[in-house]
Amino acid sequence: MTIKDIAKLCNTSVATVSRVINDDPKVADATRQKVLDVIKEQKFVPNITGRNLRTQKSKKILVLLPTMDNQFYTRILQGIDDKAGEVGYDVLVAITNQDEAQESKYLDMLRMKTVDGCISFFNTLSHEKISNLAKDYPFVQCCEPTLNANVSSVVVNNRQAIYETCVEFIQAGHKRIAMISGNYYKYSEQLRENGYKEALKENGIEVDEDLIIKNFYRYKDGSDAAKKFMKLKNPPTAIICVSDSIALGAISELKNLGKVVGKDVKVIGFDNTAITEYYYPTISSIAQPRYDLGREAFKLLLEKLEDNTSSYKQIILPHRIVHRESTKPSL
Amino acid sequence: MTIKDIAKLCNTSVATVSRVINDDPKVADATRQKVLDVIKEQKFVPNITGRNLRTQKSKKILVLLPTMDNQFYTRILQGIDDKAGEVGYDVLVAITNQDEAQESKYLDMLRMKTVDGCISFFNTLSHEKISNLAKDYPFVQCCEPTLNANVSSVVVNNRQAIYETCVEFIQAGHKRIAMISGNYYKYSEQLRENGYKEALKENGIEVDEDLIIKNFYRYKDGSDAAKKFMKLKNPPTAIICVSDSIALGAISELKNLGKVVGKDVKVIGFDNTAITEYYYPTISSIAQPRYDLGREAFKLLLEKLEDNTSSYKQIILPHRIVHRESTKPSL
DNA sequence: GTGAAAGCGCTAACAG
DNA sequence: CTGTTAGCGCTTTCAC
Repeated sequence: MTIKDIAKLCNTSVATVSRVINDDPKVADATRQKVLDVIKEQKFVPNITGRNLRTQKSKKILVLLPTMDNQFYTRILQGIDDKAGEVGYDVLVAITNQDEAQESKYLDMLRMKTVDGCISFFNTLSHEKISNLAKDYPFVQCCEPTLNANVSSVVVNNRQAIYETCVEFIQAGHKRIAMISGNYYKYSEQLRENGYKEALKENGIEVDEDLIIKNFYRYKDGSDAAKKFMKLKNPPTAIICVSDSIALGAISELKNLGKVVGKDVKVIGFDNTAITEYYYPTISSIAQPRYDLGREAFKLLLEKLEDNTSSYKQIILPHRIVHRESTKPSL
Repeated sequence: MTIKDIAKLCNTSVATVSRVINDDPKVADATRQKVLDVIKEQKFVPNITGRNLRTQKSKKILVLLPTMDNQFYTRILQGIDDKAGEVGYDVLVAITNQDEAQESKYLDMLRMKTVDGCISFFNTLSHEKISNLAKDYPFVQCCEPTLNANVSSVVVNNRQAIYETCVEFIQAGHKRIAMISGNYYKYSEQLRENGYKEALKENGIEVDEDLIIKNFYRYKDGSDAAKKFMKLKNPPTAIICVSDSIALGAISELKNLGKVVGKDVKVIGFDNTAITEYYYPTISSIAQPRYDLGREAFKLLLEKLEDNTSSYKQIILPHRIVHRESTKPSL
């Protein structure tokens, strides 16, 4: 069943049927209705491959992830997928392992026209290269934009999120507040560290470099850091972590050391992944609106897909501090 | 850059270029080499849309999941995606929410030729319908095959896995062994329950229906069940769970009740998801080879994709019992 | 071994 | 408002 068959059944031409399918207003109401009736009756669905060949589009987008080993991404992907599905786009996912060669290989898919656009969660490329890429192809960055690049992006206010969290601790009387940051997602980490330091400074607390540890995002990194903190003469009473996995490791180690987490030491993570509700104690965390991050990222991409000369923009979505047992009772 | 341009540069015809691209042996070695050289030099990649239109294939497959709310699937999807990518297939994922209407809608994509085949992780349809579907279209079931349906599938030996686990407990001296099963994945649950009951019977232990609870796969279901078990006059000393989330809930509740999990009560989960290593105590679990399940599922589908009249088959992949703190010291 | 040409299903320019 | 037609890039007869 093709457009031609429908045309025949309607005593009209393929052009008219095509117009109806594509909502072209230049079709008489009677004709349109007739065509629509036949389409419905025949359960006709236009062949996408034919259309794509003709329009020179793939109707596919690429999502570039640095790793799949992060619970954080699944929900974002759903947001992208749902929104993309609504307007007929397929979503391809690729993992770069933060390797520039792999990243470039996948980005070639844009040049090859294998995909029409790309949403990227991590780039090793320079801001000039990213800017150039975004000038030539629909491209959006999510969560980890490249500094100074001219490109659309969607993020949460990382600095503000940690700033607020830190101020909450300070107002609850904490003087020794530690931070476990990372050496991986440079952009967000930097901002989160800034938020931490600014909150301390603005409240007359000196930044103690012994209370800042940077490593990776593994469970073990969290427990190692907690161990080091607790060996200090003047250990922290609150620990802010840039991920839930780190918080988990830290809490686990604190428990081993006989501390009652939530009472003796407060701990908060980041991303509000499922694990936060399952652990004992349940883990406080800073939530990013993951599904919406995905949807908004695709919406930004769609603007570019429809007209790549449209101006780029950055969207900031609201975060939310979720308090669970690891910061209770009180802060 | 198209096949035509390449032909021109080679002083040959599009037909010959196409033959080279498709490894047609009927091309003179010299010609072939010339064409290959030019293709490499030009970094030419054939347009997939053109090919798909001509061959009437979409080169896409559909993966049908009952829910995305299960850590278990991500790794399987990677296995599918990797293998599919190797042979030029794109993977689309859809969620059915175990709703027959939604399932049917997505399966229509086969009839519409939107996708060339489907790997399904859950079906509500009757075995006749599934058999018919598989007769007409490349179709493979993974993890939860429909009983009595004529269709290719890949699974682990669910009965055997629980049987072995249960026998281990019995040999370690346990007499009161409980099982928390489910009301969702009927196929695997039934087999797992069978394995449990057979192990008991074969070892002269009477099956006590009070020690079998069926509900869903949530954390809370596990804790509720554990609470009930512990109220029994003669509570269990070992609990087998059909998922890690259930095991997590059960363990959490046991801890609340003052039990030392691993010592007072042994608990084992199923699927060996990441959470098992993060919790305290770490959770023993029965591992399925998730990545391989995905790869094998795609391989089965590929056989059907290449020739749908090829006979269907079932592949059984090995499971593995992973002991962690929740079943230690000893069993 | 090779080339010319048809045609997959669709959109869009053009003519009317 | 509607129809005719070219052509997107590719594979595959068919003829040589």
